[in-house]
Amino acid sequence: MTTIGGLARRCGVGVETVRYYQRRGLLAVPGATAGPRRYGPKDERRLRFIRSGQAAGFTLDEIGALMALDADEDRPRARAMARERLAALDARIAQLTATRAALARLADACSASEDGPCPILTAFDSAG
Amino acid sequence: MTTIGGLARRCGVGVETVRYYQRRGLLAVPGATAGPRRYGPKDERRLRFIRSGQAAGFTLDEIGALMALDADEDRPRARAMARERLAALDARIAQLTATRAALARLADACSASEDGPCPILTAFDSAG
DNA sequence: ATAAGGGCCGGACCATGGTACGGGATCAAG
DNA sequence: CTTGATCCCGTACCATGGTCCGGCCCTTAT
Repeated sequence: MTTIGGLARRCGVGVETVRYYQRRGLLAVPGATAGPRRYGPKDERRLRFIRSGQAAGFTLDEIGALMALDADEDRPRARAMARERLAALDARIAQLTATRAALARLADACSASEDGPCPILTAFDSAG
Repeated sequence: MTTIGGLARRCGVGVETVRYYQRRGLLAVPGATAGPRRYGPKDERRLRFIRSGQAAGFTLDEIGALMALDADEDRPRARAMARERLAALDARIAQLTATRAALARLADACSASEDGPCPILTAFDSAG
């Protein structure tokens, strides 16, 4: 059991961020008995879930939906969301990989010759 | 030579987006002679450069900087920015790939068994 | 001649994910 | 008993990248 500041520190986020998630309805606000509100392991798990979900590219709204599915134990829907996310991740990775290759080619070309127009600055024109 | 609307259409962006780039100082505002302002191939190249840069993950500010380097013909600096971008792209691709693998594992586990807690909804706890 | 479709301009508004600020309460140590 | 650290709460503000709105002008086809 800790306070909001402790919870935030343990999860590597700011106190304001925790409060923001509470405002968004992603984290519960513990009832205040007297003095500071108390946070336990359940809150910490939930907060870590949020951060993991963000790392996976879920938006905060999607994370909220996932947690609602958790409450409902709606596994099919959760799987569907995971599949969607996977497809989106694949597309994004493919796009970034293509971009990386294009940029690497340009940088190489730019290094190769010291004269004429710099390819980075001109060849992008066609790289649509 | 076309108008702002034609330019926007040819580059697949909205008129408002073109204006936004003008406000940001990324695109020049042609002097109005009389009637609508006229945009030429130079403007189109510049606009396409911006979109390409965004696809490569440059922010609009960075793209502005690149175009300034273009004006200066400062190739060393442009190469340095490209290298930075490449490193950032590599890091991002690696992170997304790791995330993708983790999410795929979870989705598999969730599909494999219909009982017990759904891994997607619980196992993220430790994936932070 | 008139209505539609652009263009022009400034400013407001949007979503996302926070971050900062002001003011008050409370608690522990010096 | 004062100082400093938290905490609490609400509200305002930030960056990023747009998007929309209202009002006005101009041109062109009907």
